[in-house]
Amino acid sequence: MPPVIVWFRQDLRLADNPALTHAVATGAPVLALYVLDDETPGDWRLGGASRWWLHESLQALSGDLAEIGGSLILRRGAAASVVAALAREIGATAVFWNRCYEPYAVERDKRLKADLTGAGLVAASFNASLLTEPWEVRTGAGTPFKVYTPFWRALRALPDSGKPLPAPKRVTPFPGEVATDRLADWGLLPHEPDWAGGLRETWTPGEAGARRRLTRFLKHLEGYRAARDRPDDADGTSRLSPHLHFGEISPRQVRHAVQTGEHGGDGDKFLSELGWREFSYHLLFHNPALPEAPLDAKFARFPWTGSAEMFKAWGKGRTGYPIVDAGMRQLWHTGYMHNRVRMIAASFLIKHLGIDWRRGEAWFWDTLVDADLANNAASWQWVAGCGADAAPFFRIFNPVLQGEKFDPDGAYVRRWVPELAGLPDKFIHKPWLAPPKNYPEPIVDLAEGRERALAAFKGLPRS
DNA sequence: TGAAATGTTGGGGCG
DNA sequence: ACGCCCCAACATTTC
Repeated sequence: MPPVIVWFRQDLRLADNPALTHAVATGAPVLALYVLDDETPGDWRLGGASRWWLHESLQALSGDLAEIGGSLILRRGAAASVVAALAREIGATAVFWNRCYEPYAVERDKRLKADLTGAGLVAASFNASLLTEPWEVRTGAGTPFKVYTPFWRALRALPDSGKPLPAPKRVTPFPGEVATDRLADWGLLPHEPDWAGGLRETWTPGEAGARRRLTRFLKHLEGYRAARDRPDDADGTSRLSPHLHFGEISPRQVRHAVQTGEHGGDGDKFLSELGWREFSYHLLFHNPALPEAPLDAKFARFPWTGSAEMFKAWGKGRTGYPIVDAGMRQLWHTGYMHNRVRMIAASFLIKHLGIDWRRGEAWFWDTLVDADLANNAASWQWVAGCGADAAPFFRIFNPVLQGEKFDPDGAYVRRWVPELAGLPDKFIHKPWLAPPKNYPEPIVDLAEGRERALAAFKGLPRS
């Protein structure tokens, strides 16, 4: 019997994987494939932290597949031609995959599907990454949503897809020999220097790690509404974002676990955060330029004023504002930043420093293990005030007040900015009042930065 | 999923 | 007893 191919992409799991389940159900030998693609035009080439995660996750997936009789073939190149070439090479009759929603991926996959079908193969794609396809939710007028709340209400009104799929117990192995790259040769791991130590301490990529993270978080769901804003509380948020991005767990599995368990009353609040993820994908799908251009056109000529030195200080966590610097250093060390602090650090970059949100977007893309085109672009536009249903531009976070409000004991700051660890609580978010050694003076005056930002905003065209 | 400026209210000190 | 002022606390408006 001729084989079928499962092309893995952002769905690095066995459970609730419709493409894999479908392939197994054909009864044919299954060959699993992953393609490292740094060539497709329009692609946002994977960032450094994402590459580390990908390496670990592929290793986990490869092991998990081996346990049920499968094997993972690794190839490198322009993905569509690599997939088509492998299909010819092994005489496959079908290729199955789960959908991606990045604009370049949509184009590429559409063309590949046509090519494969034209060559007489079956090509079928599935939804594994979203609760609902971006084109399935529409306003009453038939247009895509621009506002989050009605979007989420509409999505929740749709029928639930029900129980997630179980992992296949067994796949029919492909009998022949197929050439595969060695994962180690892909150079995904950093070397000289090896900066991934903090990532290894913090994360367990792979499907099993994702499931453990979810199980642990569900125990803390009660009280989520308040705890989620506390960066000093390591269990306050789920930290599922990188697992969700790489598809080591699906949003349907998460929703199902939250809805069927005996958890506290904050489950809906948590699910609404999955809703923001869905909304970001919806926005990206209907606005392919989201990562590059402000949705609100009047921001296209925003007068950015920040200097290269300021951007550098921000990236290194040396702005002189403790909550910002703590966040940027947590990011550098662990590939992650608490959501509340992401908003503060992003607002500071855009408003107080006057630096284009796309610089911040690119920095996060390279350093976050959960770097995700839709979430990253939509969130930066949200903070910058130029996105859909965005925070108004004049909503400017004051890093001192935010620090005092959400890290009142300074525990988060002390953890990530050790040179401030000895300061008394009353100075922890205003260290310039008791200048410690080796910590920079503020690189911008908060009132001045704010005034300049508001003046620049006022100077924009009417709308 | 703000902050700062401005406005209002009410209690207490005091002439 | 009364009006006046001060100011903290809270509410509203504006950016």
